[in-house]
Amino acid sequence: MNERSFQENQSHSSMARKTDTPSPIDKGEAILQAALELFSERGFHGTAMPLVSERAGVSAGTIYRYFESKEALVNALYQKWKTALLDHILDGFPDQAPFREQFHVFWQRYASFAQEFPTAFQFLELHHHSPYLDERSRLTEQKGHQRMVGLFHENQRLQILKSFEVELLVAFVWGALSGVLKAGLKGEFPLTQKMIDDAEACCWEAIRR
Amino acid sequence: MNERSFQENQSHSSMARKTDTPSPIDKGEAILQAALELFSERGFHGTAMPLVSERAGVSAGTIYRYFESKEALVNALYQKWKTALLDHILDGFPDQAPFREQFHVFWQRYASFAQEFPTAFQFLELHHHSPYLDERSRLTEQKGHQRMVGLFHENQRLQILKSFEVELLVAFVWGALSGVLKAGLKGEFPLTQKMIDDAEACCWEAIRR
Amino acid sequence: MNERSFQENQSHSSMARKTDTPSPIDKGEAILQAALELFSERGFHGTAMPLVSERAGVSAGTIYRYFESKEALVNALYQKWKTALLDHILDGFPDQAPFREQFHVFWQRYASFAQEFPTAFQFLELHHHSPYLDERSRLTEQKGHQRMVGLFHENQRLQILKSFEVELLVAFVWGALSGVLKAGLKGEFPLTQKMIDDAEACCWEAIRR
Amino acid sequence: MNERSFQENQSHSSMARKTDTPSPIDKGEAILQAALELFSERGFHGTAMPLVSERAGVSAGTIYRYFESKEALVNALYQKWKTALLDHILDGFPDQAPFREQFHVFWQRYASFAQEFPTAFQFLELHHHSPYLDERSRLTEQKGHQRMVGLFHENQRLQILKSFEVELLVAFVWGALSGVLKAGLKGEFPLTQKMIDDAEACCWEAIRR
DNA sequence: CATGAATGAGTTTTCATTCAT
DNA sequence: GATGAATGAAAACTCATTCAT
Repeated sequence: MNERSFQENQSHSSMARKTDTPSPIDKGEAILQAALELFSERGFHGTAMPLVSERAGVSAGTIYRYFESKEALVNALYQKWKTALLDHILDGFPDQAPFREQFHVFWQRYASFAQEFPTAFQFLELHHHSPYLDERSRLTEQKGHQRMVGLFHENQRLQILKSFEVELLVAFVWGALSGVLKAGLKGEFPLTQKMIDDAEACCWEAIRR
Repeated sequence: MNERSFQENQSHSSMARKTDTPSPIDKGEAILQAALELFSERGFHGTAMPLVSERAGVSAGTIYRYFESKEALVNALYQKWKTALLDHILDGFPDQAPFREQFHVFWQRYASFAQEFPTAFQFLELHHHSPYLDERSRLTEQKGHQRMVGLFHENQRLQILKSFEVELLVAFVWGALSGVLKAGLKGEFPLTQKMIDDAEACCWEAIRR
Repeated sequence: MNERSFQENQSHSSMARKTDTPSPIDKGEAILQAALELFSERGFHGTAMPLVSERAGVSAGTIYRYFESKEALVNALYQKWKTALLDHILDGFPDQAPFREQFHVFWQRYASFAQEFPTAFQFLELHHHSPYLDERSRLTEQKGHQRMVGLFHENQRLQILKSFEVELLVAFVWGALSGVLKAGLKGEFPLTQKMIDDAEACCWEAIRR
Repeated sequence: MNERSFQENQSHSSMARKTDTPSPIDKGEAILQAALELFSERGFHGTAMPLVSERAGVSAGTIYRYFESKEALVNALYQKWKTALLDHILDGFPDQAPFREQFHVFWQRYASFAQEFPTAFQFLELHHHSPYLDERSRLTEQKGHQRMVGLFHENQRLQILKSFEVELLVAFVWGALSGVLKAGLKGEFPLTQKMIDDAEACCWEAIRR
C-alpha cells in the first residue's frame, strides 16, 4: 500500500463513483497529498500555495475552501500523519507482552511506516517542533512521546532497562531509529529487513540492562 | 568561549583595527552571526534578509557586498560551521589510540561543540541536505561522514565493531548522538556530563562486538 | 410597519404561496433585505456577495438568478428605496395647500421615513451619486430633486421663499434635513417629534421670505 | 493655492532641491495625494493599492515603506486633512468677537476650505465615521465637533441662539453647510461668494433667536 | 565602501461569478 | 429553479535584490 492509496481509503468519495471524472480523488485529499509532497521536500516557507494547488490539480482559491490558511493546511497535515503513525504503531500493540517483544513491535512498525509512507515520514521529521504548529498539533506530538516515556519508566523499574534518565533513553532510541531510517531512505544503504533488524539489535543492547 | 568570540577568532579583520569604529566586529562576521541565529530559529525561507541586516546592525545593501545572495550566505554559514565542527572534533584526534578511546573522544567533542555553540549546532542539524546547499557545502558535509565511515570500517575489520553494514552503524551513532543532544538542548533533560557519558555508554554497547 | 414588512408588501410572490416552504419570504426580497443591511453598514465594495447570500439564507448562485450582477443588485436596491421614499413623501401630497403646509408635510414625511426605515435611509444617503449607479438610478434620484426644485421655484415667484438661487435653497434644506436625521439616528440626540419640529421651525425661518 | 501646492508646503524635501529630478515631490506626499484623489472618488474599498501607486508614480511596494497598511494610509490622510480643516478654520479665530461675527468667520472659512481643497473636502465628507478609521482619527473628528458644541452652548445661554437642543442646532448647521458646498462643487449651481453669503444668511436666520 | 529607499515579481488570500449536479 | 463547489483574476502585502547618493 502506498501513501496515495492510504489516503484514498480515508476519503469517502472514493466509493460509488458514477462518472468517469478524470480526477478520482477528493479535492481535500488531493490538496493534502500535494502539500505533503511539497512540504516534505521544500519545507513550509519554501512552498508557495500556487505550487500546491497546481500539483493538486485544483485552482488556487479552492485550497481555501478546504483549509483556512497555509498554516491550517500544515497543521491538518501534521495531525493527520502523526495520528496515522501513532495508530500504525499502537493498533493492537501487545500491552501484556514482555518489554523485549514490545520494543521489537515498536521498532518494526515505526520502520514499516517509514517504508510505506516515506514522504509522510520525512514530513513529520522535518516539521517537528516547528513554530507554525498549533496547540493541537503539539498535543498530538506529545501523545506518542508520553506513551514511550511511560513504557520506558515501567520497564526501568522492572530492571529491564538501564537505570539512566528515561528522557535520555527515549531521545537515544528515537534519535537512533529515525537516523537509521532517514539514512536508509536517502539511499545511504539499502533499507532491507536485515538492516532494520540489525539496527534493532544494536539499539536493544544500548538500552537493556 | 562562546560562539561570538569563536567567530571573532576566525575573522582576520579583527586585528590591526586602526579607527575607533563604534562596532568592533567585522561586518561580515556580524552578518554571519545574525544569519546564524535567525536561520537556526526560523529556517532559510522563513528568514527575511532585512531582518538579518537589522540584527547584524548593517544596511540591507551591505550584506550583498559580503555575500552574493541569500543562498551564498547560507552556504558560507554552513561551510564555516561544518568546518568548525570537524576541526573541533579532529584537531589533535588520537589517531593511534584504541578505537574505544577514539570513540570516546569523538562523542565527547561532538557534545562539547553542541554545548559551546548550540545555535550553530541547531543550524547544522536544520540545514542538513537542504536543496539550497551548493556543491561545496555538500562536499564539506561528506568529508566528516567519510572520515567516520573509514574509521568504522577499519575497526570492523579488527573485530571491534559489530559486523553490520558500516553505513548503518554510522547512521545509528550519528542519529543517537544528535537525538540526545537536540533533546538535551531543548530542555527535555539537563545536558550534564553524566548524561553525555551515559549516552556514550549506551552507544558503545550498541555498536561494539 | 418595519422595513421587512414593507418589503413583503412590495413583493408580488408573497401571495398565493402554495407550498409549505419553510422560508416565507421571497428569495428576491430576502436578498434585497440582506444587501440593504450590508451595503448600508459596509458600503458597496466592502460587502462580499457570499456575505449577502449567507445573510439572505440563499446560496451564492441564487443571487444571480435574481440580479445579473452585484451592480445590478445595488441599482435595484437604490431604485426600490428611492422610489419608496418618493412615494412616502408624495402619496396624497397636498398639492393645493399653502406652501408652509406643503413644507411641513415634506419635512415630517421625510423624517418619518428615516425613522421607519433607518437602514434604507442610511443606504440612500451613503450611495448618493455613487459611480456604480446606472442611468435609471440616476433618473430616479433626479425625479425627487426636480419635484422639489419645481415647488421651490413656484413659491419663490409667489414671494414666499427668499429670492436666492433655487438650487441653493434646495441644497440647504436637503442638507439640513438629512444632517439632522443622520445625527439623530447616530444617537447624538434623541430623535423625538419635538426635535423634528424644532428643526423644521429653524429651516422654515431659513428659507421663508 | 491648490491642494498640490498645499501639500508641497508641508513637505520638507521641497526646499534646496539640487538635482533636476523629474519628480519634485516627496514620495510620501505623492502617495497621500494620489490616495486622496482616488479615495474621494471611489471610496476606500473601491480603490486598489496598485492604482494608488500608479497614480503616485511609485511602485507598489514603496507605499508600504511609508504606510504600514491601506488602513494606515486612510487614517494618515484623514488626520492630515481633518487637522488642516480645523487649522484653516481656527487659526486666528476671533474668540472675543460677537457670535454673529464668529459664525460668519466659521461659515466663510469652511466654504473657502472646500473651494481651495475640494478633493480633500469630498474625502472628509465621504469618510465620516467609517469603520476603518482608528481611535486617533475619531478623536481628531470629535475635536472640531466639540469646539462647535461649546461655542453654541455658550451663545445659547446668552440668548443669541434658539433654545433648542444644541446637538440639533450643530447638526442642522453642519448639514446645511456641507449640503450647500457639496451641491455647489457638484455643479448644481455656481459656487460664488454670493451663494455662500446667501446660504450663510439663511442659516443665521435658522438658528438665531 | 556603506547606505537604505526603491523596485517589482512573488506571496498569501479574497471574491464576483459560473456551472455541473 | 436552486445549490454551492470551483474558478481565476485581482487584492493586499512581502522581500530579495539593486543602485543613486
